[in-house]
Amino acid sequence: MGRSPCCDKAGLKKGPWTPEEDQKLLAYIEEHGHGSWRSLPEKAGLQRCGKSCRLRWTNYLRPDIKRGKFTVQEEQTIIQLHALLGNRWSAIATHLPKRTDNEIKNYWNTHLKKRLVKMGIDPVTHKHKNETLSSSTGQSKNAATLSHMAQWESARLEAEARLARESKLLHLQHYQNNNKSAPHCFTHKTSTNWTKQNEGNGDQQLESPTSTVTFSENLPLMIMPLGIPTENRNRNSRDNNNKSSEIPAMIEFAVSSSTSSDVTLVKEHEHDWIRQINCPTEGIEEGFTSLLLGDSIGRKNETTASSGAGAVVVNESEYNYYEDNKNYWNSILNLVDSSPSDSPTMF
DNA sequence: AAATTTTTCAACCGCCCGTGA
DNA sequence: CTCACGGGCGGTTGAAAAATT
Repeated sequence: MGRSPCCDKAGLKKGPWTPEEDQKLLAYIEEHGHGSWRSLPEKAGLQRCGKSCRLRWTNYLRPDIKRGKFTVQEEQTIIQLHALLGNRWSAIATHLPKRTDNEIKNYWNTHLKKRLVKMGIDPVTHKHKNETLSSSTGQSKNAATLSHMAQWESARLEAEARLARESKLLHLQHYQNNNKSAPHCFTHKTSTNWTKQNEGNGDQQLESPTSTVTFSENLPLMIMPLGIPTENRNRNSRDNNNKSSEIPAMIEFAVSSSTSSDVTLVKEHEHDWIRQINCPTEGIEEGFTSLLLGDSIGRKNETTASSGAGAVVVNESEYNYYEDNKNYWNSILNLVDSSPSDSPTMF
């Protein structure tokens, strides 16, 4: 079916916004809320399409936006979440509340991606170049284990993100019930995706990442990197967010996993490992920072990244794939464990 | 100081999904 | 069930700014 363009292009302005236009948009939304974006430009006296207005608002004019340089902490968060979620910028943005997905995407493309490449890490898979050399050894199984865990943590992470957004939605409904207009921060991006997630049997339905688990004869368990687009992966986060039909597949996998000796082994290992990373460990972040954020000194000397979850060897002459990867995912999962909201336990 | 190249990032584009008529 | 609409998302573009020659 053909789709009409979002706006009649004739006579509509494009390109950079002027301060006057910003002022008009701001004033209108402050007084009326954005309502229907399609009809907003006319009401607000703007020669723009609704989409353009929405973009300007969500990426620039919203009052709850933090601008300026990204902190090291934010950089870490982005890298770690990208390793888990891939290019799902909106999902990543839910963990950086004052940053927009567009800003994060730009920052990734212009700064972080290059930095990883420089360090010999594939920004898509978050794996070191050397990894492919060890693919036929037992190390790949360990890597798969870690990736498998990352997969599960990804599901948990998304559930957290959704809970956070649902919470915002509740705020919004609260305002609407009281015939108040909601603050601006509640009027964007939260309005459509979450409303029906908990319908039906009343169970909390968890967002699931598209399962990319595949089996091969040689490897009992192989996880395809989240960052790599495949036919099985949907195009964007919405696809993952909203297709609850994918969740049973995930659960099914979990159930069948428990009956498979190979995977049971994996899961036992996994629990041990998770217990290990749940212990308070100092220095993981520091280790991660030196590993990923360009601390060249950290790569020259053997560095103990953490006292508990395994030291990472970053000696250039003796690169240890397994330990390095373990620390990498350790750091990612550590981030998830320390995420601000009280998350539902998946295991 | 001027010209050229590179980087940054705001904005656009096209696609997709949910919703409701 | 079909279709149109509204809106969200990720990829891409291109003008402006910064860096380099």
